[in-house]
Amino acid sequence: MINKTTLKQLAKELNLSISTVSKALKNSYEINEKTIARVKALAKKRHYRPNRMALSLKNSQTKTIGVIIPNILNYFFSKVLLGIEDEANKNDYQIIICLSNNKYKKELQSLELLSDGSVDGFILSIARETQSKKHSSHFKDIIQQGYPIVMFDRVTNKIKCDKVIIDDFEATFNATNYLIKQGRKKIALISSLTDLNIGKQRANGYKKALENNTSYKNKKLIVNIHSKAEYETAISSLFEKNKNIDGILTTDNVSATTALKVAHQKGYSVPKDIAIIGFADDKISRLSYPSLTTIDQNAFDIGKKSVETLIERLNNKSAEFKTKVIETNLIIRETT
Amino acid sequence: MINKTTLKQLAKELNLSISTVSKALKNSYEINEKTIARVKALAKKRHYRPNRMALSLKNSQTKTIGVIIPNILNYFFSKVLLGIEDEANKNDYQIIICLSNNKYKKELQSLELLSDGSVDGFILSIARETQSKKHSSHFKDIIQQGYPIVMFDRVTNKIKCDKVIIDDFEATFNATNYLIKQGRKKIALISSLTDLNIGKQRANGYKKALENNTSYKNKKLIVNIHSKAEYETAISSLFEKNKNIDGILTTDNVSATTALKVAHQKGYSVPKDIAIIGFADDKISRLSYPSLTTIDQNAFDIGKKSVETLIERLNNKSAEFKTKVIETNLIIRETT
DNA sequence: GTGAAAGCGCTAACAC
DNA sequence: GTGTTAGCGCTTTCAC
Repeated sequence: MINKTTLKQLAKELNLSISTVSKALKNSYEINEKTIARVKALAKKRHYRPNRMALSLKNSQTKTIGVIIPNILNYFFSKVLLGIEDEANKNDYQIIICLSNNKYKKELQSLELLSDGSVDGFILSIARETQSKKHSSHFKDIIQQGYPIVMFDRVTNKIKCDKVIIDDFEATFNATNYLIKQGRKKIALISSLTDLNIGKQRANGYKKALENNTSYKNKKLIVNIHSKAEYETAISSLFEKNKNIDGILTTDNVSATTALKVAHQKGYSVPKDIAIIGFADDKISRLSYPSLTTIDQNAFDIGKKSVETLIERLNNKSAEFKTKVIETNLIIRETT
Repeated sequence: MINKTTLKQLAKELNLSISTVSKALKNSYEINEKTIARVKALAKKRHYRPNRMALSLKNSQTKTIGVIIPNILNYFFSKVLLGIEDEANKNDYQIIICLSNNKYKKELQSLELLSDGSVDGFILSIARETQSKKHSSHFKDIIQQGYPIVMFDRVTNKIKCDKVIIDDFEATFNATNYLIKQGRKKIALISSLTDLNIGKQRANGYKKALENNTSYKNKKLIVNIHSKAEYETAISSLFEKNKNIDGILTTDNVSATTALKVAHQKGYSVPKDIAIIGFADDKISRLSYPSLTTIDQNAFDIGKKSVETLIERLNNKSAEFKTKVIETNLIIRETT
């Protein structure tokens, strides 16, 4: 920062004291109009900007939010980030990003890295490994140190903090009912998120919808996928073992797109022979052939609401913790 | 930051001076071993972390990089970000993200927002609007204020700074030659990036490859797409006007995937009747049916190299500006 | 109407 | 071996 202009420099050049310059820049009534004008002119010329670090130190607030994202290559999280950035900007907050890459250790490091006064609080979605191994004390530590956390999407009821989620149960419940109403007889669920709470909720929505309906009650068919390598083989085998399958609901879009691919390969006509519903609104849904019907999580709103919630918390540390639920909706495209 | 522990608190509680505590935490040879142990024990108990803002102020460096990304929903940029985050982390740097959303105004605001001592330097890719309207003085201003900039992918020769790019010309040149070698006779280019320098370079690579070859010299066929709405109609019309088309090269993967979709709709068999090559390695390429052959930009390496370059610059402000070229490679999948 | 001084949390040169 | 002090850039209270 070689050429950074400071109040001191301006003061010296104008033959004024630092405090006068500071006040002038704030249009203080104490300062002579002419002086104000002089100061402002030079400040502009020198591109003066109050140093943020100094302000943070002085005010004990950074106006910065720490964001920890499990996977930036996931469209959902990118879209949440878009919402976070937009809303943070509107409120004069900056965002510092850390990526946990779904690892507990990286999540922990990120939390520690930023809890050195870098940020005023956190917005995060829990790493897959953290959730499957049921870690949570690191969150508690951070909260105890005075950093509020807002969790979104992947949350845990072990931690008392603000949360922003969708109703995963309702989302798949409604989607399953949609397939039932279409007259689909054999509806399968492909889940790649079994280790996550949201994955369990999504499975529950599917189950409940079938259970509510006598003719489907005993026709539950769930395929769990645990690794990237499994997608294609697991889905192929689903098709082979269930020739009469005519409806597929998935908990993510890679599963849905892969199901679509397998359906093509096996000569099914979509949506005539089989309907497919994905989860999350991303580019793939629109570009696949045929385009994919999906459950939209309104990711942008999740991000936006998370920032709102964190800022509210920052302004009122003692309010009760809230869990806000963002609506989902089914976007009908060509696979149903 | 209610409970943040400071040196002052520790000093008071231990009946020591602030500087003794500070030195003890740094294992200073001046300090008695026992004291060091006492200090460290309490520091640990109280989760003491030196305040980053205070350090920044003291050292005149933030150990933070400002990153300005045109579009976070673009897989390429997300992947670059992954590389940036990883390399920054390794070097104990944090990253603050701003999104320009391809708007000049937002890019300008982001630059101004962060040039208040929030960051030590910038890594950015130029917003589409900035490039099409040929703005560049805002970059100059920032550099003059002492903030080094590393530009990646979308760069401009109007600004003297470090750059990290791929050889766009060579990438399409090679890809086109690959199609020629396959015996494809009528090869079209679909470009959605005509307003960007990289788009022009990519078109040049295609043109040059055809020109080098007498039987292709006069068979250049370029479709320019200027808006999202155009993709499907423009590509449909390309197919209709050129029934003998048997090879398609694109400058992005939305074009390629759309071309694939149109080919399906029109009853072409891919890759038998027509070959398609996309640009950028993303999820769509692997998930489309058939999976898409693409030019991989090695986005992760671009991000990594950008951070390396910026850190070198920060350590040696007077070195000559460099432009580093990251290799591309053609990933052969099922559409060729 | 302007300026001096204290303090945010930290480090480091310099006492003692 | 430990403590005092100055200063990073800023705001704000309190003099003058």
